[in-house]
Amino acid sequence: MDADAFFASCEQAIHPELRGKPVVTGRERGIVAAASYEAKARGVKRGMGLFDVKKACPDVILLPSDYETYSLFSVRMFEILRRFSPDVEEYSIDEAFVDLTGLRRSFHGSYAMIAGKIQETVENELGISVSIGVSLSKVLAKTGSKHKKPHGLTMIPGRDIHVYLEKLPVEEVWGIGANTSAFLRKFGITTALEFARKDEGFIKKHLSKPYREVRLELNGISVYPVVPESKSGYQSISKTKTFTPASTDKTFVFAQLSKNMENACIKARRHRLAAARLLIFLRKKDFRDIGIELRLNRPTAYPAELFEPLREGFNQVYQSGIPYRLTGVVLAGLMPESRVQFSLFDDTARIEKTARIYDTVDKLSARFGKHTVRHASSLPAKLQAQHEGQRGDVPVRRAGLFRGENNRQRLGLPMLHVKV
DNA sequence: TCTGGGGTCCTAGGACCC
DNA sequence: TCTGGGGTCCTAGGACCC
Repeated sequence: MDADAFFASCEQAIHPELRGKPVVTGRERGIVAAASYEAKARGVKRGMGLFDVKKACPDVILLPSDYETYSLFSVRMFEILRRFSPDVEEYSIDEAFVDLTGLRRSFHGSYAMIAGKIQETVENELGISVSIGVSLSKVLAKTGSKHKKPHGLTMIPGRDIHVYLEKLPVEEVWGIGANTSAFLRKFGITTALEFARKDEGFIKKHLSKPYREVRLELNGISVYPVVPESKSGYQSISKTKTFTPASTDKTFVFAQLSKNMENACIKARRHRLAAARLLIFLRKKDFRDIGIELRLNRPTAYPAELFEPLREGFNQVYQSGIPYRLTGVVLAGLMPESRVQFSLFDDTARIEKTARIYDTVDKLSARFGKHTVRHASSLPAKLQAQHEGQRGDVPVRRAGLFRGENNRQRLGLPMLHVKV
């Protein structure tokens, strides 16, 4: 099941006055995250710049994406699915796989009927429309769900598989992207059916495991199970930020990187995770990335412990005179914070102190808003120059001053810069 | 789609071990 | 000192997805 224009549909469900109108979300990023079908009808596409959107559709309603609300819709959508089957895989915020095998008996009807009922229930209870594909494997079900949108319900029984794959360009198959389809085209494979019918030997010789699996799935042989466990934890947490124009200013670029690292750490701490590896990368103007991976002595999610490696790694990667347009940080090798082992040589007293500081920082942020407290090295380059030039002018206030006050804007207070 | 941000998994090849 | 044969772990980089 795949929700139709999910973010835009949620907005229309909450704000009835938006129904029937061209609605676009993504205002905060300057590009279209989701477009309602009314907007799509006028040529608005995902990823489009807002300037072009207004040109194509002057009466468009532009909204910032409100992820918290969409997540609530998402949760309720999955809850509805679980009424039909316990085997529900939450694939993304607006998509799920449901294993219906064996349920015809209890629902007294065909799979098509069950799917129709699911669709009806979601649409009635949540006010958003969804499209559903039903078939023998996840890849085929996914193909079906995209076949007709919005409000589509596509059954692909085994005997009809070829009908759907015949006209389907190979690059539209789930798991086959631009690179692989370009390669396949060289061998005369342009449709999903041609790929599915190609002999196993060819795939084995030229491609990797995922493509052998996709081929089987296209032939109606299920190899990807529906995984009902809710996704727990992360393999990695990353933060990246593009800045335009690209910059050659080392202090500025490092400040960006530092900010990314801080933000990634906030997210890691929120999930009680610690990282054993830190990846740093810079993107040049030509979109090529260069980076470095660092192993940490001990898994951590405390910026204070990461600045040194961050600085070191940055210095190894950074080349002066080259304009960079993005910095990125990845926290990898994540493990539950509770499982972190100290080594014999760790200064445990100091680590506990650090932990207490960040505990406080996180509490302050929870109470007074994100980034109430942040590291001085993450300040924008301009502020930082000021900071270095006139140290005394940088407003540092003790946390106590904030007690009982939750509007630092009104107080005219700048951010509290705590240097750790 | 001249390109935003956040993820996952797979593979080749090097280092190292018995 | 050189050699055969078998295996594991790790990382860089690619490809793909929403």
